[in-house]
Amino acid sequence: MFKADAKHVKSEQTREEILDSALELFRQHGFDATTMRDIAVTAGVALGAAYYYFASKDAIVQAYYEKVQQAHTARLRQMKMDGLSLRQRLAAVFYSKLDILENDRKLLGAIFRYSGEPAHPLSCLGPGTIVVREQSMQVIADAVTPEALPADLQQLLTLGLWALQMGVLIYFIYDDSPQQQRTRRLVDGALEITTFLLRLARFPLLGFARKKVLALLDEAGLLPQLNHALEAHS
Amino acid sequence: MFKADAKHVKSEQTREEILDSALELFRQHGFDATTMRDIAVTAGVALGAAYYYFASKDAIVQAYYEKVQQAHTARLRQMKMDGLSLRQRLAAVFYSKLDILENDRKLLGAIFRYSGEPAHPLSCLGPGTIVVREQSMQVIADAVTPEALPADLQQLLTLGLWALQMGVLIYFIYDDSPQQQRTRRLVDGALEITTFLLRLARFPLLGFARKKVLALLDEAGLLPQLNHALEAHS
DNA sequence: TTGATAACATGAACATGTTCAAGATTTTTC
DNA sequence: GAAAAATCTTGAACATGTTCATGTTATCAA
Repeated sequence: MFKADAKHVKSEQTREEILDSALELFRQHGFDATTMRDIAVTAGVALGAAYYYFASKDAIVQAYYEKVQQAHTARLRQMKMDGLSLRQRLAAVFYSKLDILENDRKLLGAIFRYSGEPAHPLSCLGPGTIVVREQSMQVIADAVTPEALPADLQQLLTLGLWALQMGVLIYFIYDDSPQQQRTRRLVDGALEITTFLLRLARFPLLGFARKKVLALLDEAGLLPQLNHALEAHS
Repeated sequence: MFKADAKHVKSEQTREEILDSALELFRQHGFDATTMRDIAVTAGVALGAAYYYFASKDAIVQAYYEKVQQAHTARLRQMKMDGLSLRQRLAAVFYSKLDILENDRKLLGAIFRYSGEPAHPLSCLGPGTIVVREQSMQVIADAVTPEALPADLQQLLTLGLWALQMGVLIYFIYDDSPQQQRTRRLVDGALEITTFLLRLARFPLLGFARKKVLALLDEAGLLPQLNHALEAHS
C-alpha cells in the first residue's frame, strides 16, 4: 500500500521533472528551438522516458495548460467574491487567467495548433480536451451563478463568455503592448458591453430573441450540459 | 518579352503541377499521410523543387486556400445580387464558400494550425496572410455595401460577419452531419439573428452602444481600414 | 523466496520536413 | 554569339519528432 504509493509518487516526480525541465527550456529558448532530446537531458532521463510520460511534444504544453487551469480554478475558489458585482466577478476571472499566463504567451500557440483537426487528441475543441474545457467553463459559470439569471440566459451567458475568453486569449497572444495592457483594456470594454447587453437581454420584450438564439445553439449542438456540470460541482 | 512570358508560364505550370499533385494526394490519403517526397514524385520533380515553389508543406495548403478565396470572389462577382435582401446576399456569400470547400474540410485544419503564432508566416490572423484575409472581408463588404448603412455600422457588421465566417468554418470542419447540413442551418440561423440585431442596432437609441463597441474595437486595433479597401476595389 | 506480471527506462533506428551546395537551363547584357 | 546573371533543378545530408525492441526495476501471488 505504502510502497505502491511511493512508487506512484516517484513516477509522478519523474513526470514533473520532465514537465518542469520542458517549461524551463521552452521559456528560455522557445518551443520550436527546444528539442525533446534537450528536455530529456535536462530532466536527466532518456529520450524514451519523455515519451513514456507524454504522448508528444505538444502534449507537454497541454499538460502545462491543464496546470494553468487548475491554478485558475484554485485561485478563484480562494477569492472572496461576496459583494462584488457580476462584472467585477467576471473581471476577476479574466484578469486572473491573464495573470497566470502572463509570461507564457508564446506557449499558448501550441494549445490552438490543432483547433482545426477534430480527430486530434489535443484539439482544443475536441473530445480529448473536454475535461479542461469544462473546468474552464465551470469557473465562468461559478461567477455567473450568483446573479440568479433565468436558466436560459445563464447558459447563454456562460457559453458566450467562454467564447469571449478564447478570443481574449488569442488577442493576448498577439498583444505586444507593454504588459499586454491592451488585452486588459479589451477585457474591460468587452465586459462593460456584455453587462450592458445582459441588461437589455433581461427585458421580457427580448425573450423571443433569446429563445431564437438558444434554439439555434441547441440545434447546432453547442450548448454544453451546464446543469450536469453545476450539479456535479456543488 | 514573349520568351520571358513563356518562361514565366512554364514556371507557373510546374508550380500548378506540384500544387495539383499535392491536393490530389491530400484528398486521397490525407494531409499527414502524404509526404513531400510523394508529392514530388507524383508531380514528376525532385524534392527540392517542391521547396523551391512552396516554402513548406503547410504553405501548399495556404496556396490552396488562396485559390479558394479567388474562386469565392469570382463566383460572387458573377452572381446577380440585384433585388436580393441583405440576408439573401449574405446567405449567398456563406453558402458559396461552403460549396467551394465542401470536399476539402480536412484540408482546412492546416489553415488554422498557426492561428496562435503571430510570427508564423502562415498564421491566419497574422500579417503574412493579410491579402487573402482582406479579400475575404471584401467579399462580405460587397454584400453589405448596398444596404447603405451608416459607416460605423457597416464597419462593425463587416467585421462581425468575417468573424462569424471564421467560426462557421471551424464548425464546418467539425460537422459530421450528412453534407454538413448542420453548418448550413447554423448559417441560416446566425444570419437571421444578425439581421434581427441589425434592425435593433439601427435604432438611434442604441447609437451610444454602437459607439462604445466601435471605440472598443478601434482601441484594440481590430478595425481594418475598410475605407481604403473599398476605394481600391471600386 | 521465487517466479510472474506490470511498470518504467533505454537509446538506436526510423520517418519525414527542411536545407543547401552544386549543377543545369534560360535570360539578359554587351 | 559569348559572358554574366538570373532562374530553376537536383538529391544528398541534416534535424528532430516519434517508435520500438530490449532491458531493468518494482509489485505481488504462491
